[in-house]
Amino acid sequence: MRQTRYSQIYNILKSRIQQGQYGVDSFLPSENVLCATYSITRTTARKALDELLREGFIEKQHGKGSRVKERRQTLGLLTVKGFSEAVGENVKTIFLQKPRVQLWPEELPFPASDSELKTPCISFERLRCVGDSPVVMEIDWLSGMRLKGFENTDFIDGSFFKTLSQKYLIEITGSEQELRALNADEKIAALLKIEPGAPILRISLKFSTSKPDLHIYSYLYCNTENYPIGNTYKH
Amino acid sequence: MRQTRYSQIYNILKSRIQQGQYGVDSFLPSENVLCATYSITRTTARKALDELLREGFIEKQHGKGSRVKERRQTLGLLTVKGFSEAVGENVKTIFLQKPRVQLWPEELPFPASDSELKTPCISFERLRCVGDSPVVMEIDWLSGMRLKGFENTDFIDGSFFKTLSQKYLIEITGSEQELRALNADEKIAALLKIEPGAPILRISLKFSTSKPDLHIYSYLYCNTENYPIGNTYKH
DNA sequence: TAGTGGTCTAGACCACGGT
DNA sequence: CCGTGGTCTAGACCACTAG
Repeated sequence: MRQTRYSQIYNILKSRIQQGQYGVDSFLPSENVLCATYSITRTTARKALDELLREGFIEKQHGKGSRVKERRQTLGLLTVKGFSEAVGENVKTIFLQKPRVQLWPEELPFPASDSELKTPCISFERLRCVGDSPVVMEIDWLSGMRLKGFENTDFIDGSFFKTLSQKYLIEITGSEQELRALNADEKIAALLKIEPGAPILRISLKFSTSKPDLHIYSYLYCNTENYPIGNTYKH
Repeated sequence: MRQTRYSQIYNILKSRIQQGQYGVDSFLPSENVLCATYSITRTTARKALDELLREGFIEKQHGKGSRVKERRQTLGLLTVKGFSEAVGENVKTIFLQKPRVQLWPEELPFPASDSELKTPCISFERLRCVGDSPVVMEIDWLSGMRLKGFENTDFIDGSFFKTLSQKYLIEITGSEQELRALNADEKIAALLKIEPGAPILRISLKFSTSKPDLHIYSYLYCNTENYPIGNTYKH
């Protein structure tokens, strides 16, 4: 068996969640039903569910079942405080540059592998606003080779990660980040509507994905004046 | 049974690791030995070990065993890049204010509970340097009530978390943080040897611990010019 | 009361590491 | 070769949820 039984079950359930066959807030089949359906024991079924639990796809409720959760986008990474609270209400994303093929920039937030640099580069820029206030300017780079047709894809709910997950079945598996406090240069200051030289936070990011050798590189330029960057980490 | 069997085993193993009975790089008893020792099945033994694995106390090696790891101090939280690499070599910690009992400050990084505020407050300040360069100024507050004799305790290897873990058997179980880019005020600028008004990163932190209602509140003022703050997150 | 997830037992076979 | 951890089976009892 090249793949373990529990990860087969895990993959089946995950893709059904991603494709909406098990919608948000609905319940997965109970453990006993999974056992019968796939001819496995509860140990195996539970191990598959444990994976989904750890990755935030479901939550379990004793005596009730396994409920599909709204997929978290950032896997414990930084999120802008106020964004999540305001989601669907007051938050806007403006594309400064739609995804397009271009050359890799001279400097990325983190070094890319040689094999990545040999492929075309896709890049896009977005401005995130709360109400009318621009709060974060984001630049992203990734290897376009590994995502057919990505340049012409619309983002699901405006979310890049959601698009990756649902259209390409790619999950974020890790990240590296680096934080720096800088003075805003002219361009950033204009975009974020602040004084040139005002203190901003630059977050450099490198995401690893479930697709080997596909990484996402980002710079986030954040005006933390009214919307500080927040993060919660739990055991 | 008020406690599950696997968490009993987990606690036994954890405290032995913390007390050095199982030293770093040594192997825990094998799963079969644990089964015999505690009259449990492998399922239960493995569940206990899984917890230790998840929390970074051990790493498993197929065909060899469970090896005790150097305990990570920050649980995926922010760490200063360069600090860890330079540890024991070029890094210094200077106490600006040794731990002492005082009143709670008017404003904490995050709101504390009423029951915490009714207890005495312990606070201390440290300056972290790489070579001769001050890089981070840190202020910490916590409820002294729950840590007898802490004011007069020396830090193990200069590490607060290590002291908590080894002297008080308290683990960090989670954290909240908030990031802001600020201009350095006079005091901070003087301590970090930078120009007043230079951009600095302020990290506000609230740690939760394995001791109920014991939290640690911190401000970190970071000069990110030469030592940006880094963080890695893996699945 | 029936169904759910949480825990635990007592086995089994396999793949990996070192002798 | 033997001991290790990785996977899996087939059962059992319990605590929680809801009709």
